[in-house]
Amino acid sequence: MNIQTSVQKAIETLYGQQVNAAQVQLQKTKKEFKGHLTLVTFPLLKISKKNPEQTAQEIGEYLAINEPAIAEFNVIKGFLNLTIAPVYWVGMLNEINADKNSGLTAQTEDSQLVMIEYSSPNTNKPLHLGHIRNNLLGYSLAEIMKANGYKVVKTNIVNDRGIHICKSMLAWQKWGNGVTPESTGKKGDHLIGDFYVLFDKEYKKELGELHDKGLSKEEAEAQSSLMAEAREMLRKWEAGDMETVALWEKMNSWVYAGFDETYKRLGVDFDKIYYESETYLTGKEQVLEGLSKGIFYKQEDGSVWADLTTDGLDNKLLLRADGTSVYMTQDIGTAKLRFKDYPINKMVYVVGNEQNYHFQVLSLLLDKLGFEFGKGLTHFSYGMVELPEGKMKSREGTVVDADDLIEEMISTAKETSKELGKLDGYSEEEANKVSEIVGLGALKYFILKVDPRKNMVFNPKESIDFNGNTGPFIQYTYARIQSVLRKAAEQGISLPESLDTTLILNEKEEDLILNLNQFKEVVKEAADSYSPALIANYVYDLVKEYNQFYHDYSILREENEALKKFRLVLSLNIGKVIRTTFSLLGIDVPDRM
RNA sequence: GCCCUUGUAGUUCAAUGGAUAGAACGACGGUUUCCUAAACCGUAAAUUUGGGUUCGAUUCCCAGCGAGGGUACCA
Repeated sequence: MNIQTSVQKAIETLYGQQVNAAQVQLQKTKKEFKGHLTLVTFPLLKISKKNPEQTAQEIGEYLAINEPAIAEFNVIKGFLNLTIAPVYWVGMLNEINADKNSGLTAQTEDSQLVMIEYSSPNTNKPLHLGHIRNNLLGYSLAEIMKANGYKVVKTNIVNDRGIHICKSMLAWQKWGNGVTPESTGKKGDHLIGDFYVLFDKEYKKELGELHDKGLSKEEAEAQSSLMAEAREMLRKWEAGDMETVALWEKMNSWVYAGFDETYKRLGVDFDKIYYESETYLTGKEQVLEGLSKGIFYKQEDGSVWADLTTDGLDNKLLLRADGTSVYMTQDIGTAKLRFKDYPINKMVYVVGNEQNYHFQVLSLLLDKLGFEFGKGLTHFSYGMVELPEGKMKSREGTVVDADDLIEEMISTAKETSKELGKLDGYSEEEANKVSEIVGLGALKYFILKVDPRKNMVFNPKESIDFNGNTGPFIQYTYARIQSVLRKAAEQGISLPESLDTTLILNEKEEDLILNLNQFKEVVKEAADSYSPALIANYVYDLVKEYNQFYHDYSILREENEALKKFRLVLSLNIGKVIRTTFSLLGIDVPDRM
């Protein structure tokens, strides 16, 4: 049964005109009014040529007579409140219950292929809170696209080359005394990060000394021997110097081992990883080809540029005077390789909004170079994670480290669970498992419930709540539903495939079914608008309402057997939606907590 | 300078142009012989300012103020 369609048909019949779905604004009726669904008639006045009240009255009368699903209606101002007939409710639930795909769309042979790039770390420092947002959004988006029938390739472009990694390498060579992750017991990415910081410290010191000798900032930077050494190292690397490349490989391998651990902990993964060291040369070729075709131009110093002024943008550097490549060059090369590797229909880049301009330019450049997909690429641009005092700054040591944060969330979850006595009778292993699910659930939900486009604030001191609109609140509800279902099974209650439709439900039950019924639509909208937050907020509303229902009415102690079974099936399906939505968010749910 | 994003209770977040702007945390008060109290109920508390479009604006447009980001050899 689709009320939307029948209302649309009613309007077309009444006024003899086609109307589109957007004009038929059906929304949930507000609590203070009688009814389930409300039609806003204002957009229809042009068609009806009557005032709002008359229009609402006419449509209401028509529906009451011709649409059996509509039991009654009332009109308040321009709003037509429709009440759905009692016999339709259980039928709706039966339909939902029978859906083997949980409301999701399966992939087919001719599904579109979407490639989603996310994470994209530099190899000179460990992941931080900003990366966590990126990873969670990227992974969740991939799951959401899959749930809408797309084929998805999750990809990661690792920025493994460049001056930044040379800085770490140089610092390690100079002051590292040959330490390794094994010898220090440190994760590889953290170890390398430490050397990056060390380089920066020593470089600052050198600049300070030069400054004291009376040099200006620019002169000092130009004369810095440390920076010169780092540049020399990069040059050697690009020239393929054996020793440099070997060191680079060794240090990067430490970093990857560290990243892998963090990714695993976060529960994110990739189908294909690209390395900039393998794509930048292709980028260079593309740029040089563009140059020969006259798409780009060369300056006197030998640097290569794109003139984008006719597109309303500036000139953009593509190759430095010394012939080395920049970020943009690499992205062009990576794009080329990807489309060679996969028949991609849609390319999505999950990258922070600080790079909006970069992707605007990339899109134009790819288009100019003749890549069909240039114009169609999507930059899924998300906001920064800020601290109460502002942006995270590595120099000021205010960066929230990903590994630390994850560890802290899990241990806090464990403490809280213990205090509440939730872990009584659990083995150490089980307790750890639940703590991990809950701790990570709190972290992930906290980040994903926010509109991705917006900057968000994270307060490390207050940490993350476990009550209210949080992951654990929803996980708790899920666990309680499982408990009720277990108890029902113990009592030997079997749940029917299809429920008796003559049951009369209460208001809360009807509302819950209405909410469940929206699930498919929400999943679709989440994909269309690239917003995991939509799903998170939807499931929170559902859970909040279920908790109220759970509090007001009993399930297992209900004496009417048919009603008891209905409530069990209702709970079962709410549990299913929680599990499904959470899996789209990359969050686990526990059977007990 | 120019360009982009953004501004909602004390705080963190909601609200396809629709009815009296929803939640949560925090504050204050209440609920447990009953299926998991990480729950439920109640009270106080908000749209940055000024115009405009509209039957109707937190939402769209213009201007001001505040915040963040980008802006040719960092990624």
